[in-house]
Amino acid sequence: MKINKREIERRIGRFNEVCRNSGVKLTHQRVEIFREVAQTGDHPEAERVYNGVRERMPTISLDTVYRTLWLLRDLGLINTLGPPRERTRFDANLSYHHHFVCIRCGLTRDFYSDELDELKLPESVKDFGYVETTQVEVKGVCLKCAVRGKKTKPTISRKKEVKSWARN
Amino acid sequence: MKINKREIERRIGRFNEVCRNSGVKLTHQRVEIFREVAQTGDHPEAERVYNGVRERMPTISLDTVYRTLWLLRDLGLINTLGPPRERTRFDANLSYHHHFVCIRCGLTRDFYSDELDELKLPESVKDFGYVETTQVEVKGVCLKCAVRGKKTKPTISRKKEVKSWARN
DNA sequence: CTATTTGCAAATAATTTGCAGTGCG
DNA sequence: CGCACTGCAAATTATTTGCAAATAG
Repeated sequence: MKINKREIERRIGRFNEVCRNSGVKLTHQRVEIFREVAQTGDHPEAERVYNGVRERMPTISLDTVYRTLWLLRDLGLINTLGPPRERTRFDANLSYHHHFVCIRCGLTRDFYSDELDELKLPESVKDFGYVETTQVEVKGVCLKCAVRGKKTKPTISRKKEVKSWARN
Repeated sequence: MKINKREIERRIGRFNEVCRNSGVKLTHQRVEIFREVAQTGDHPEAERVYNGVRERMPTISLDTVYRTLWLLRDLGLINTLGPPRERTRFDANLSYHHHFVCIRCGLTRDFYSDELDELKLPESVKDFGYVETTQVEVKGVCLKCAVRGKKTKPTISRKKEVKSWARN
């Protein structure tokens, strides 16, 4: 999937603004990393972003890519798919249910809703393949994490340093 | 969250049946591992399952837990949360959208739907915390994987052996 | 100028694999 | 009994970190 120029520019504009407002430095590598993710309609992994950026910036290192991607997520400029920075979780509940996932600590709770169980998917989804299950995934901040303060506490342990720019 | 006895028994019954039908051997460790996942309302990671089972079966090894959990998933007895066996993926599309995820290869596609954008969540969700985004996650098998045959091809590379019991 | 940020190389953490012995059907 | 399954230890893979040099504001 290819994203159109105008949209990419819009995304990059927002990126510049958010960085400036939050006091995050606008380095060459951050710009390139964000551009790389922004122009992919896809959902690349860190390594693919790395490879893409490397073509334009051969000296960039993979760990900078990781650091930047998490930074961008903390700034709310991009999202991660699935549970945040966590190990794989298993679920034996095969009945129809939905998930609330805490983006800070990964807490995952089931919930039920007759209404949500009978969602009508757009026809276009069939073009992707055969549909097996449909679930609603609600992302948010759980009560415990909300109480602990507004700072983005990384899921698994992102060192001491309290980031001055942390969300809000 | 605690699951009631009757439901656990029902799940284990299905487990026995599926194993028998698919020619998978019913070993002591598999039973215990499945029981552990089935009786947790939670969504445990492999390690937590391991610790739980170890109390009753001190000699079990962590890698058997891993092998068994993926086996159970391939048999359709449990599910994994998020993209299957994959590295973290990043998404710069911040507008309202939903995902189709292939459970075989991890392919992820965005799709849009005005109707899905305005889902009404049950009140109970608010008890979990503050809601930030709501997305519909459709899991299925993409066209490419569907064509490649019905066998469960593991996402990242689960060795040669074509499993005779693979789904269908 | 000076606090951030980068690149490097080395460290972790999660998950997988080869292999020889064990046990289910 | 034979082949699928297990446990072990060693291998991979993804991701993170400490540190000195580089750089944005």
